[in-house]
Amino acid sequence: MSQPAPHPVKRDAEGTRRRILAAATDQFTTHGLAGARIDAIARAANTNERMLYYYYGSKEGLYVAVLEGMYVDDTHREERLDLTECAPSDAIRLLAHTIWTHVRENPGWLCLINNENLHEGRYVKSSSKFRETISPIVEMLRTALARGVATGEFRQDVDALDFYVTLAGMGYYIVSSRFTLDAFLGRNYMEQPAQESITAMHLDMLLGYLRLPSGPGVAS
Amino acid sequence: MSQPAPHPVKRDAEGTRRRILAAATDQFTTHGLAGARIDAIARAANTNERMLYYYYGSKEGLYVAVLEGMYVDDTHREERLDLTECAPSDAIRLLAHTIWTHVRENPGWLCLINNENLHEGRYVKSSSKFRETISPIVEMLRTALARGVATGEFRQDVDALDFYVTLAGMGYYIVSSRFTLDAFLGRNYMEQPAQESITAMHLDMLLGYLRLPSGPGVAS
Amino acid sequence: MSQPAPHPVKRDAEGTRRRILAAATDQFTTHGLAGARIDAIARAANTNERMLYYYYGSKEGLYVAVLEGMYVDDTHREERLDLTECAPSDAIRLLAHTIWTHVRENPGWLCLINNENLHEGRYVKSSSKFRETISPIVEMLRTALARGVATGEFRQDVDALDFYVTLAGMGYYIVSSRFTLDAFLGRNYMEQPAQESITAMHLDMLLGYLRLPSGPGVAS
Amino acid sequence: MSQPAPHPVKRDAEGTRRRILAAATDQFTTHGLAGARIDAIARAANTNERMLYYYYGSKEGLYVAVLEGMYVDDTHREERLDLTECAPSDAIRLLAHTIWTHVRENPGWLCLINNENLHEGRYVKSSSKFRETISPIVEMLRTALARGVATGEFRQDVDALDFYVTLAGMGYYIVSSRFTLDAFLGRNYMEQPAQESITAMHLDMLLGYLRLPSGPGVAS
DNA sequence: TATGAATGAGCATTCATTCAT
DNA sequence: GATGAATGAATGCTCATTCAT
Repeated sequence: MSQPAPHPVKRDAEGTRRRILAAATDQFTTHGLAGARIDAIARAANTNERMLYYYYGSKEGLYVAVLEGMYVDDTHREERLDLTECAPSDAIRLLAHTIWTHVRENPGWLCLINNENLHEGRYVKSSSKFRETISPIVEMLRTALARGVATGEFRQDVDALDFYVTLAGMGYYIVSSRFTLDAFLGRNYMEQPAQESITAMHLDMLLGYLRLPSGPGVAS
Repeated sequence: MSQPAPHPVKRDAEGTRRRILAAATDQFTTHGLAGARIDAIARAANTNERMLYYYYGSKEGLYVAVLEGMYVDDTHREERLDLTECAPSDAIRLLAHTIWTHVRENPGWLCLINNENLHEGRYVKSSSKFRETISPIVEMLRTALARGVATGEFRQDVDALDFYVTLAGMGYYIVSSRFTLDAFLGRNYMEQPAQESITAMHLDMLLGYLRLPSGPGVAS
Repeated sequence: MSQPAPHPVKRDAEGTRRRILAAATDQFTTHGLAGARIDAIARAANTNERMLYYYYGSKEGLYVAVLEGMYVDDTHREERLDLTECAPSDAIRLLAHTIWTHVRENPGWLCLINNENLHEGRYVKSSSKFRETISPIVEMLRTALARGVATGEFRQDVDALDFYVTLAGMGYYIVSSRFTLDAFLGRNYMEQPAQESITAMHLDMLLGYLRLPSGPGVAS
Repeated sequence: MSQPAPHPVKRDAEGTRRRILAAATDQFTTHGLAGARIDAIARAANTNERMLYYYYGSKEGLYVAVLEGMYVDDTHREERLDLTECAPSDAIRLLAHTIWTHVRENPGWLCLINNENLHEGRYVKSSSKFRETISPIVEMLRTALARGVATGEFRQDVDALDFYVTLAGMGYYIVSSRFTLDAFLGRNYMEQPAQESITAMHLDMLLGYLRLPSGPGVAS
C-alpha cells in the first residue's frame, strides 16, 4: 500500500505543465492576451507563478504554447474526418457540420484567432509549428468537390480554398459575434431555432452554388 | 480688448473632447480594451491624462464613447444608402458592396466588435444608445427582398435577418481573420485578386440562393 | 496666517525631486547600482516608488542623475579653488589637500566611480553632461606647474595629466580600499596617525619629483 | 565487468567544484556580488544550480571561496618573487613591475577588492583564511629598503607599509578607474604610451623619494 | 554525486486614477 | 477648462534557495 502524497499534486512535471497550459488556455480565451493575468493562471493551475516561467519562459511563450495546442488539436480532429464514404453533397454537409459544430462548441478558439488578428498574426508567425502542415481539410474538400464534378453534380470552376473560407466564415461569424448580433439585431444564434434556421440557409447557399452552371453566370 | 490667452491653442473644450475620442478610437482598435493605455491616448490626443477623466470619467467610459461613436457613424452611413432606385438583384449587389467595402476599409471597427464579444457584449449592453434604433439596413434589405418576390425574381421564404447576417459575415470573416488566413492557408484576402475572386463567389451564392425555388429544396 | 498643510511634504515638486535624488545618492553609494533597492530609495525619500519613475524614468535614469549630480558638485567645488595666490609648491600642497580631504570625507563618491568602472563606464558615456567640460582642475595644475618652472623651482617635463592622476590616485586608494587594507595589512588609513604619515610621504614624493632635474633621471 | 556510467563525463566531484569556482570568479568580477546571478554561474560551470549549494552552501559562501582563491593565488605568486638577487633600487623596480603588471593583467581582481570595500570588508573579515598570514611581500620590501639604507642609497625613515601602499595604489588607480579616467580626462591608461609614461613618473617618484635626505625635508 | 521540480519573497516597473491648484 | 503632482495596487518577471528522487 503506497503512502498518500503529503501534498496532492507534487513533483508531477508533465501534470504541472498540462495544468498550466489548460489554465492558460482558459484565461487567454476569456480575457485575451493583454487581459489575461499570470497570477490567475497560476492559481487556476494549482501551482505558483514561477513554474509558469520555468516551463514556458514568458507570458507570450505560454500564449504561443496555447496557440500551438489549439492548432494541434484542430489538426488531429480534422484528420479523423472521413469524407470518402458518402456522396459528394453529403460530404459537403458533413464537412460543414463538423466545422460549425466545433466552432459552436469552442467559442474560445475564436477569441484566440481574433486576438491573433488583433496582433496581426505576430505570434502565429513567430512559431515554426504553424508553417509545417498545410491544412489537410482543404485537400479533403478539394477531393469531395472533384468527386462531385466527376458525377456531374457540381460545377467545375469552384476554388476549393475560397469555398472553404466561405464555409468556415459562415460558422465563425455567428459564433464570434454572437453577443453583438444579439444586442444589435435581437437574435441569439447560440439558441437552437435561430441557429438551425441560418444553418439551413448556409447549406442551401453552399450546395446551391455548387450546383449552379459554371462561369460568372447568374450573379452578373 | 481681449486679453491674450496664456496658452495659444488651448481652452478648446470641444476640440480636446474630439481629439481624445479620435486618439482613443485609434488605440482601442489597435490594442483592444485591455491593451490600450491611458497615457498613450492622452499623448496622442495632445492633452494630459487628467482631461480624459474630466470628459469621459474612466477608461471604460471612454471605451463606450468610442463604441457609440462607431455606431453613430455606421447608422449615418447606412441611412445614406438608397436601394430603391435599382432592380432587386442590383439592390442586393449594392448592399453587399457597401457593407463589404466599409468593412475592408475599416478593419479597426472589427476589432472593437471582437472586443465587445470577448466581453460578452457587456459595454454594448451598458449603453442605452445601442438599444434606440433597430438597424435600418435590415429594413432596406427586407424591402428589396419583397420587391424581388413581387417581381418573381426571388424566392418567398427568405429570412431577411439571417440573410443580412450571412452577407455581413462573408465580408467580416475575410477581413477580421485576414492575418491568420494568410498564415494558415497562404492567401491574403486584402489583396485585389483573392478578394475579387471570393467576392464573386459570395455574390453568386447570395443571389443564387435568392433565385432558388422556395422550401427546404436543394439542400436536403 | 497660512493654514498648515494637512500632510508634511505634499505637492512640492522640486522638494520631492531633491529628496529622491538625495536618497538615491545614499543608496547607490552604499549598495551600488545592482544592490540598491527602489523601494528603499522611495521610503528614504518619504515618497512612493511611482514618483521615482515620474521624475527619473527608471532606476538607471536615477543612477545617471546621481552621477551627474556628483559631477556638478565636483565641478563647482573645484571652480572655487584658487591656486594663484600662493607659491608653486604651496599650490601643489593646497591642491592635494583639497582633493584628498574631499575624497576622505566623501567615500561614497568613490563607490560610484568604482561602480561606473565595474560597468566599463557605460553610464558616464551615456550622458552628455560628462562630455561638456574638461576638468578645470587640470588646467589649474598646469598653470601652477608652469609657474614653478618659471621660478626654476620645478622640472620642465612634467605631464600635468599624469601628475594629476598620480596625486588623485594616492588619495583614492587609501580611502577606496580602506577596509581591505585594514584587513590585509592591519593599518586603518581613516585614522589620524596613519593618514597623516602616508600623506606626508605622498607630498614628499610629489614635490620631490617636481624638484628633480628633468629627464628620465634617477629612475633609470 | 564495470557497468557503463549512465552519464559519460559526470561524477567528477573535484572537476565540478573547480568549474563552479572558475565560473563564479568570472561572474563576481564582472558583475559584483549583487549583480552576479546564480543561474548564470551554474550554466557557465556546465552544472546545475543545486550543485552550487551542495559545494558552497550559499551565494555568499561561494563569493567568499572566490575571494579566498584570489588570496591564495596572490600569496603563491608573491612568494615566488625574489628581490635578493638585485641591487636595492632594482629590487624596488622589480617589485613595482611585478605588482603593476599583475594588476593590469587581472583587472577583475580589483573589482573583487572594490566590492569588498563596498561591503566594508565584511566577507574578508568573515573568513579565517585572510588573517593567517601577513602579506610576505611587505617583508620583502622591508628587507630591500634596509639593504638600500645599508648601502647609503636610501633614506632611513621610510615606513615600509606606507611605501608599499603607495606603490600598490599607483598601479591600482589607473587600472581600477581606467574607464572613468578615459571618460573624464580623455586618457586611456590601458594603452601602451599612456601607461609607460605614467609608470616612469611613478618610478621616478618612488625612487626619488627613497634617495631624498631623511626627515620631513623638502615637503615642508 | 547529481538533478529536475518546486517555491515564496522580492524585483523593477506600469496601471488607472485622484488630488490640489 | 486645464494641468502637474501624487498614489496604491497590480503586473510580469527574477531571485536565491530547498525539496524529492
